[in-house]
Amino acid sequence: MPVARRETCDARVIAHVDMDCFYVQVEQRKQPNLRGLPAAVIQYNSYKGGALIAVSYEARRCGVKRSMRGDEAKEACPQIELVQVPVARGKADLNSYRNAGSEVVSVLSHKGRCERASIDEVYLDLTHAAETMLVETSPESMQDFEEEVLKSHVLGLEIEDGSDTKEEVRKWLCRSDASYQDKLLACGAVIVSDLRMQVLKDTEFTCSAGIAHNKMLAKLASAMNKPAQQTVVPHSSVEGLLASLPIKKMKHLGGKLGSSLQCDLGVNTVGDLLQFSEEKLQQWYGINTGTWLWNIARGISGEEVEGRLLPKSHGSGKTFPGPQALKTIDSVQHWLNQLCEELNERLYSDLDQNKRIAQTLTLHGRAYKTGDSDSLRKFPSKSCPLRYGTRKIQEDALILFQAGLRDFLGSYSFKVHGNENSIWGVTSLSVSASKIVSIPSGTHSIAKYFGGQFPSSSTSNPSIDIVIHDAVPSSPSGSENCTGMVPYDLQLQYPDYAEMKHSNACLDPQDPSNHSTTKVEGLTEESSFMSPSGSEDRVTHGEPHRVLPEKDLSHVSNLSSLKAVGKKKRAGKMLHENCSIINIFNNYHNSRSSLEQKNVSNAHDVKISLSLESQSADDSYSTCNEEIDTNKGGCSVGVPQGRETWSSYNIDEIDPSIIDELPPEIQEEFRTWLRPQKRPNVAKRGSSITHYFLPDKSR
DNA sequence: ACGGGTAGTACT
DNA sequence: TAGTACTAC
Repeated sequence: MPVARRETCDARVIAHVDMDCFYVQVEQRKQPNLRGLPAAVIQYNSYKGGALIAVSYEARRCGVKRSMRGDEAKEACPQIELVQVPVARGKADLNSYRNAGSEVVSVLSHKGRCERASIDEVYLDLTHAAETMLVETSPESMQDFEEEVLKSHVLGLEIEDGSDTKEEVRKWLCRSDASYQDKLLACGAVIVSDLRMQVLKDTEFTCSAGIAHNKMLAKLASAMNKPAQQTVVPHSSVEGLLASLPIKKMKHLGGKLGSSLQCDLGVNTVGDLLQFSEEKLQQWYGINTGTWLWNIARGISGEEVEGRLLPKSHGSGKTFPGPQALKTIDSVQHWLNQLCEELNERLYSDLDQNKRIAQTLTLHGRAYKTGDSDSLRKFPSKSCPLRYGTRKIQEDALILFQAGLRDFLGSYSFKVHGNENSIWGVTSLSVSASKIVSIPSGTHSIAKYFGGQFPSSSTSNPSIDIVIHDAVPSSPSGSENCTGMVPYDLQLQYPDYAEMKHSNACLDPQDPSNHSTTKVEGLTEESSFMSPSGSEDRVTHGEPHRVLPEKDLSHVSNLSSLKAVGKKKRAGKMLHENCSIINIFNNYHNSRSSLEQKNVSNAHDVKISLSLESQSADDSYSTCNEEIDTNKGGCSVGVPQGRETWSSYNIDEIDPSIIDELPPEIQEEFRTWLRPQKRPNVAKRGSSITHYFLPDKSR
């Protein structure tokens, strides 16, 4: 049975570290006079005093709550200090908080595997460190403990009246008759308290932590005593903890799944789940979720701490509530430009600092249609390959928006035709960049490989053309890859896409005054060829066991190890008939072990110098006409000749947008190389024996 | 439509 | 793959 299996695996020491009202602390560090005062961070002062997004504990004691407006907060606590989130480009700018989060991560990532779970939360797998401590400097043999460890809360530790709490904790830490697992947890408590003190010393931020034998319990524990405290969950107290824990407190059960558990099964606490068999839970919620529920009821969670210090995507978005809704393409374009500028900036920081590039650009939106009873409809998200450079991202984002708008209007009843001007309003926009991969570092990026591969590059003028022709297999079958610079999904869906783009966004990228031409002429008319079938929002409330889509939640089967294995195999397999740049990358790629696990700050060896200035200069070259030609002219992608970028060819200044400048065949190969490997079939969802196959993660 | 702006995961 | 849905802070 799963129980026994898991229990034996769970002699782990996992910590969850949670920064206390983080945004407030960041602002207090900036303005030390705010320390110790009731304070809150708000954004957008305009409406009812702005929205509260973080509240200091002093203010909470005054009754101030998150999701109050600034005005209400002042009412509840007149002395409260309200600090505004920094604004850049007309929108909230969270960079200072992200950076502060990185500071914390760099302190915490020294001991054990570290996963950045959010801007202000981190998981640590301290198993190894705890085991080492137990052998070398076991708490049992320790004479003195730091005060901080003695302030730990130990769940289930009974403190009698009149007895000294710290002394009780000290005794618990030193217990010689404790189980091996609890001894490890005691070591974990010592380590975590040291780490928290280090965080305070290095960053001036306080945090709270939970120490337990899995992620789920550690996360629960870190929230139990805040701020600036830590809580340990000994094995013996798990059952009692979960028995009375309201189900909504559990991660993943705070939403619809939790509600349906209450409604469908009358489950109110985690302990209530114990009465249901695994099969029963699976019947209701699917195999994976069912098993997962059965496990968490017993405090079992096999979730691994991922060694990941960096985010997997970057996004920039803004809402335009109520009357602020955007009603013209011009205003949409204006805001998209702002969002894309920010996104681009962050992409270049990531490239610069972490040597990573993002491969997919996605646009999300929300919108309503006037005169429609279902006023707020889903605005479809759209994505395309990401090209670096503000200008390009802005262009592509606008195109994606237009495609989305077309779907949005087209797939709905289009009887509202008389209203020529503003039949729609956009209430939120966001652009995000995902599928981020590390580029081979240790040298000078992509360019180095071009240069290194071809001796001619050491001479004055290494033509990329030569490189490409040498490398391209002579197969003509690459024509399908010939998407040029046009987002390919759009091409497929909208054969007239080139014209659309041409008429809307392509007049002159250099001319800032071309906004007015970007009306969506043709869009509304053309929408008539779209399916008129009003596909309603599919609200999936219905019969019980189809209420929710089956989820894996990745608790049951963690695939990342398998992914790593698959990656190697695939990389090897790639070295097949094609001889091209891919091979070079592959050789390098195989020789280095997962870069992603490396520290954020090991960037000294690499010197890619990318400046936004040179980028924009680069942008100015690519006119839309060329892009259209590229698109229409089959595969005859002209690699730009004689451009300054190439003729001077400074390998230190090359940027990743060169991928887009390559012939499609090479682009495709390159992207294939970059593409995240597929999951091996073994690991298909629903196979509850999956984790038997999981090799140990050793990073 | 004021819990905003982000982020992650899973599924199809 | 692209797109959707859900969840969380």
